[in-house]
Amino acid sequence: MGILRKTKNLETILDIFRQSNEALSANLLFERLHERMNRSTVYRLLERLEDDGILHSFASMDNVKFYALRQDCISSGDVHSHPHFQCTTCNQVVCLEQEVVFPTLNRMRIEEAQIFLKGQCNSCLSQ
Amino acid sequence: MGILRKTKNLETILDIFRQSNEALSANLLFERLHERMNRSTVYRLLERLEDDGILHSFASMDNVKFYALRQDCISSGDVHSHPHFQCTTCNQVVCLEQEVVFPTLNRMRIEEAQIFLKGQCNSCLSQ
DNA sequence: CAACTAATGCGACTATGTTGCAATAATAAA
DNA sequence: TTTATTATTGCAACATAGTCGCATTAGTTG
Ligand SMILES: [Mn+2]
Ligand SMILES: [Mn+2]
Ligand SMILES: [Zn+2]
Ligand SMILES: [Zn+2]
Repeated sequence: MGILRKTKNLETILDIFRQSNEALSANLLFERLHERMNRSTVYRLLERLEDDGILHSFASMDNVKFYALRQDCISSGDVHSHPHFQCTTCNQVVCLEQEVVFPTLNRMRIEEAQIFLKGQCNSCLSQ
Repeated sequence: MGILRKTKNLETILDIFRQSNEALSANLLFERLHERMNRSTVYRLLERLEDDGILHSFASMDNVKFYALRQDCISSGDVHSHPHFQCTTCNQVVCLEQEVVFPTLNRMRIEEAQIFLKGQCNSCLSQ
């Protein structure tokens, strides 16, 4: 379906994503909202925002779904995908700019690609 | 810790991995065992086999942990990683041969990388 | 065989995410 | 503005993936 009504909850969640450019899981969002929004509502809003192409999602290495604002990247022909990065020190998850293009492989048709990187972010490295 | 005793359960699970070269989740394994092994035991054996470097693991796009036999690939210096692929038709998950090397990026230290691809496998394409 | 203790089964528990349903609140129509 | 319509919400119950404590079982060692 998608978003049909501009509710207070919707704006609250969008504001959180707009205020920092990190990726967030439903639980991280729930914490930032100081638990003032129902857990189901958080999950449902994330789903609707993704359906509408406002957010995109990916799985972290510990099997948690993260969401981030979708940058307008148009995929045409080959499968495009940008990597996601999680800092092992501060735990922040971010989208990386650099697009990766996957060529048509051997004997299989690639339709979707996900690259997840872990390591130390810039600010944690310089501490 | 790791494996200290060669039990029947251990051999059963290893046999399943050796008999086909696909990657399996704890639940898929549990099903193949016709539920004749305790669920906790399956999880614990997978963990121990990974600790011992016999299996390696990765997250699928739907947040499920998969395990597969570790091919002897020695990572030195840069971060090495091979992609994993899931067929959207038959759902099989496999390790892909082709290694991907991640160079030291911009302003962050990459320590671990995971590439997950989805699409149609060879045998499903030719049906 | 006996002693030691890793491994197992069981049940309870946690974490993440989903769903049905009645109440609420955006939005459209009057 | 008021009313009608229905998307959205909160709540509780559920689903699925995975973890943990503890008593029992079974490899391993001597
Ligand atoms: Mn992203
Ligand atoms: Mn692999
Ligand atoms: Zn950091
Ligand atoms: Zn297939």
